[in-house]
Amino acid sequence: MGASVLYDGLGRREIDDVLSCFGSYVKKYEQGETIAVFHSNELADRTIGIILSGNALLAHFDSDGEMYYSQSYDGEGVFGAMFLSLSGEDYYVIEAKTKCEVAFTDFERISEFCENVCTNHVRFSRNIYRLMVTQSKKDTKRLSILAKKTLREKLLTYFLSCATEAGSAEFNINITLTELAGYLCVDRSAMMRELGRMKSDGIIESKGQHIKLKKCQNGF
Amino acid sequence: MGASVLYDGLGRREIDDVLSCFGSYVKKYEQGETIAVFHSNELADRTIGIILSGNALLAHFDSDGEMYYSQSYDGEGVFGAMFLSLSGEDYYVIEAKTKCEVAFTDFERISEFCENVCTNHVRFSRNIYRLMVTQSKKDTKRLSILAKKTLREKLLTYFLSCATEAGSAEFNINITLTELAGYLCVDRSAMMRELGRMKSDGIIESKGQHIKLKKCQNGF
DNA sequence: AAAAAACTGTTGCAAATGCAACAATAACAT
DNA sequence: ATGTTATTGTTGCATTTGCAACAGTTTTTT
Repeated sequence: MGASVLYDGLGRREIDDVLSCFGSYVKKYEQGETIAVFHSNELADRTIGIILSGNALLAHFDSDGEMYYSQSYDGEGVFGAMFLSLSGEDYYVIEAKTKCEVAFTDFERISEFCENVCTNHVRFSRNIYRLMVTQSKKDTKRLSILAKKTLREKLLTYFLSCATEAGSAEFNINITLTELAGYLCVDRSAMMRELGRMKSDGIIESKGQHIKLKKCQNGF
Repeated sequence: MGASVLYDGLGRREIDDVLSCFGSYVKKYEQGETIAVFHSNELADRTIGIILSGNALLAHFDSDGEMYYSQSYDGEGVFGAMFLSLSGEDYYVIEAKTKCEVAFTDFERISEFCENVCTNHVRFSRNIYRLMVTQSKKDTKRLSILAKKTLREKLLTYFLSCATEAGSAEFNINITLTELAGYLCVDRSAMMRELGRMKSDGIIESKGQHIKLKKCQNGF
C-alpha cells in the first residue's frame, strides 16, 4: 500500500473537523452496496464523494449492460459526476467493495476560504487536489496502455509499470487475470493465449499472477 | 469554443499579478517548438506548466518512436510530470501548435495561502483546479471509448458524444479523420473501411468530417 | 500557376483477436 | 469433508483489424 494521500498531515479527527465545517455529511456503506450511479440524464452537479475508508470501485456500463472496469479506490478516493463524461446510454456505478465511509461535499467548497482560516482546511484541500492528481495519473497510465495496438504491447506496458513499481523484474500483479483482462479491455482467453506465446518466445515467465520479465525489458 | 475555465472571473492582468506573486515565470514559444519533454529518467517534480494562450499538444511516444495522440490544450491548459505515469522508455512531449505563452509554477504554491490573501489568488487556484477536472474528464471520455472492443463501437461512442455536444445528430468532427484514427488508437484504413460498412448498414451518413447519425442512436 | 504535402478513400492479405465452449485447478462456504 | 463457485488454462473458428500499397482529392507552399 502506498502512503495515504488524503491523510497526509491530517488524522481522521482533523478531517472530520474540516468536513463538519463544510457542512458535509458522512455516510456508511456495507460491502456490495451501491454508493452512487451516474448517467447522462442526471443534472450536472459539483457534488463530490470523498472515500474516507474502505475500498470502492467505479464500474462503467454500456447500453447492453456490458461492464467495464474503470477505477478502484483503495482506502481513499474522490469521485463525482464532474469527473465523468456522460453521454449516450453509458452509465457509471460506484460500488462498495468493502465497508466504506464516504463524505459528500460541494467541490467548490474545498477551494473557498472559511472565516476561521485554519491550517487543517488548507491541508485538507491540498490533499484532495493531490488525490485528484493521483487518480488522473492512473487514467493517463491506463490510456498509455490501451493506446497500444497489440495485446502483447498492452501486457508488456502493464508489466513494465508493475516492475518499475516493485523495483524488480519479478512481481505479482495484485489483481486476478480475469480482472487484468478487464483492465486491458481485451478478451480473457485471447490474453491467456498471448501470455502463452510470450512465455514460449522467452520474454516472460509466468504462473498465475506471478510474472517475471526476462532480458532486455528496459533494464529489468 | 467553450468558455474559458482559466479566465473565469479573471482577466489576463489579474492572472499575471497572481503569477508574479508566485514568483512564476512566463515563457513564449513559437509554433512547432517543444515546450517540455517528460521521460521516466526524470526526477519527479511538482512543477506545472500553465498554458495562458495558444494551442499545444501532448504527444506520447513509445520506445520505437511511434507517436500516440494524448491531449490537446486549446487556449488554456495545465500539464506536468505529476500528471503522467512514466515508466519504461515511453515519453511525452508537449509541443506548441501555435504561438504559446506558458507559465511555470510549483503545484503546491497554488494551494498555499499567501500573506496578502487576495481574491484573485483564490479565483486563480479555483480555476486551475477546475481546469484539471476538465482535462481529467477528457481522459475519462477517451477511456470510455478505448474500452470498447470493436472499431464500430468506438466510432459510435465517439460520434454519440459529438452529437450530444452539438445538440444534433448531424455534426462535423473538428479533427481530421487521420487524427480521429489516432485518437481512437486504430489503423486509419481499418477505420475508413468500418465507416464504409456503417454507411452501407445505414446507421450513419458521412462525407469527410461531416457525420450524420441515423435512427435509434440514443434519441439522435 | 505549379509543385509539394497532407488528407481521404480503397483493396488484398496475413495476423491478431473475440467468442464460445470446455477442462482443470484453486478458493470458499456449508 | 464436500459441494459450490471463481479463477486459470486451452482450443477451434469466424471475424476484425493492422499493415502495405496505391490512387484521387484537397490544402498549403513556393
